[in-house]
Amino acid sequence: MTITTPDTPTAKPLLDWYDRHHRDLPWRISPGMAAGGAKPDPYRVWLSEVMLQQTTVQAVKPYFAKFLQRWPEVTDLAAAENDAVMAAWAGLGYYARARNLKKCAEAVAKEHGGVFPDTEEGLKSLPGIGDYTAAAVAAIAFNRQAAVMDGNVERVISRLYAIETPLPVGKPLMKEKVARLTPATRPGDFAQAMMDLGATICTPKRPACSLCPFRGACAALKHSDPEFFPVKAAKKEKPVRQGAAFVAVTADGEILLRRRAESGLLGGMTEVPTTAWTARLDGETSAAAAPFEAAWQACGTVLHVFTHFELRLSIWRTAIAGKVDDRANDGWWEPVTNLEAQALPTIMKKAIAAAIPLAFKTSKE
DNA sequence: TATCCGTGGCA
DNA sequence: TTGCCAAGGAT
Repeated sequence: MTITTPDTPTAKPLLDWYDRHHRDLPWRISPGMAAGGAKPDPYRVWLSEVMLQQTTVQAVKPYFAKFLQRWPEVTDLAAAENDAVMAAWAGLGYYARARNLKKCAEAVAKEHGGVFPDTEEGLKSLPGIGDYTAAAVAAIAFNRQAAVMDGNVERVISRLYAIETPLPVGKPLMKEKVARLTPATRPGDFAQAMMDLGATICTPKRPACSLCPFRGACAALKHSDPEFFPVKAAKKEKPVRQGAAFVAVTADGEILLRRRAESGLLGGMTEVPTTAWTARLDGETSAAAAPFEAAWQACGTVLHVFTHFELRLSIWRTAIAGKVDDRANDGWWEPVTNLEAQALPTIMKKAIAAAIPLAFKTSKE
């Protein structure tokens, strides 16, 4: 029996598919609009791409709308207060993105006259813009023939060419394939089409190969099992860390907050006083680590999974008459009614909610 | 190159 | 329930 060579993949069937099946997204100019002369706003493209780094479309939508309403142009974002940007980003995760977003806006405003560079190289020199984002903005906003490679494209390409080299070693080869496939016309639509395809058809599990515009050209579909690709290096298992967090509330309804170190985990974000998060921690050590002496009362444990460890945070609360000075630790007392405006990451909202069930309107129970 | 960096949805 | 993993970047 002869093995048939797959048809050589080309961009055409994918672009045709995109014209019929593209998703309507707030930051996107539809192919029809583009054909009518509409051009995507580089600021919106950049903002969406940074938010979409390792983050789902559904999670990004409300944040994108909020940022655009509050800071309609890159110069507005450049002029914003850091704290306001961090608070607006709270909950979206990967907070270095927010710090770099602000730095990037400032660089564009001050060093580029408020206009984004229109080349991959120029874009990549900006904070928070790496290989992927530079190529994506260059292709989508500036019609550059840039090879865009994200997790979706890795999956599509690895299947299309049945690349067995595990990631990340196989990434350069995949990038080469994408570059060869990227057309000179409509490179931005091609990039978005590849990502849409990966998100809706060429999915990690149970891909809908019968609906795929590449079904006649896909080596994995023809000779193997598409789900086998992409091959990835084995990953480490997550260690467990433990810690204690302390929620102190005054009779006036104010809570003690602190600011975390500018870099590292949850860098620059707001927290309630907490111990270090380490492999082991016993209860007596926890109580002794409280920010001040008081009748601390245990109120449960909060679980939270970070990228590289799982945290079990025991929560302690106390109700005290008045404020205790915490300025040595850069602490301050904030009205509980004003917590929504703070740059509180999700783990801290969970901790506070465990001690003060009504602190957040969105809190469970 | 390997590690660090959040969060939520889904099978 | 557990693991996977989503439009990655910085160091």
